[in-house]
Amino acid sequence: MIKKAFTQKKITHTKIMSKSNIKLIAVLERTGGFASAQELHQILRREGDGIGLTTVYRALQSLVDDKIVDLLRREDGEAIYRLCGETHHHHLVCKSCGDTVEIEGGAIEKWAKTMAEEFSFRDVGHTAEIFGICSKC
Amino acid sequence: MIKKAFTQKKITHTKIMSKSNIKLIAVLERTGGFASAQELHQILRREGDGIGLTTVYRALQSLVDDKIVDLLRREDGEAIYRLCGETHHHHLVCKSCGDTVEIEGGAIEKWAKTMAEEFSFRDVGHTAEIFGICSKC
DNA sequence: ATGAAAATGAAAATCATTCCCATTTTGTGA
DNA sequence: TCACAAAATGGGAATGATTTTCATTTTCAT
Repeated sequence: MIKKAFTQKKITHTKIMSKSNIKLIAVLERTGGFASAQELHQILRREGDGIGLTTVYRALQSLVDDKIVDLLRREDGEAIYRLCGETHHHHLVCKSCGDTVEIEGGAIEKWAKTMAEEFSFRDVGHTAEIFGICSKC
Repeated sequence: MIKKAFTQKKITHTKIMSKSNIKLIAVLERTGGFASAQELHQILRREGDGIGLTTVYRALQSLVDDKIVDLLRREDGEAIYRLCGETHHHHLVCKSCGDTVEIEGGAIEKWAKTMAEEFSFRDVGHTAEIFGICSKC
């Protein structure tokens, strides 16, 4: 059994973001695409920041909880993170270079809702990503 | 970096399935839903089969390569496996009891194809799963 | 039966992720 | 500004799934 995420208190509206959270957001903005915790940690280290791996994980966790970053999984199960816009969306990811494009998923929303109703599921969420090779590769 | 899957030779049409592969298929048939490699191993052990964990992983790997079982991921990243029918489909998974329903995803196929064309991606595949709480839970 | 190739499993190695805990930093009220 | 409590931090150990290694056993065609 893979261990559970740490218990993390809910963050209120007035919450001031910790330094590490801000750092992580900055790196994610700079890099653009998805990156794993390990990669983000290395980037920060390379830039001279002595931030600890634990802190990187904690910051990412809290940003995910606050819905400031997306969490999804590589095919091998490693968690990858990306800063996300305010709208619900999906991704088109290049299997070769890792480039990602945010795309509209209206059709998916409808599909998920319909299916959930048909089988009487509630509290429904969904994941939908497209993988392929981009034009540059 | 999570380690890569072992290199596994292509299986030919005339390939005879190994005993373990057959055992795994049998358990998956019996259990129905998704199960992790660890769980499948425990089930077999409980039934008196002395099969090794390594063999379970190898068998699942080859079944996935042969497209006999689906591989997807729990939210925590653990790999879960399920025998799959011959048609391409998606899943509606109960977050509480783990029950899954195979559903049609025609809309998704179309969506994926459209998006891929719009951004000039090729060799496209996609994942789409719906998670919720089923009526029993 | 016989050698080669495939299958097997125990144990060690990997690696992302989480936990533990001692220390530092920050924020607040006096 | 000062003192104290809460939050943040980070190093290192612990976890747990998955792979690799490698020696042994089984299978199979000849």
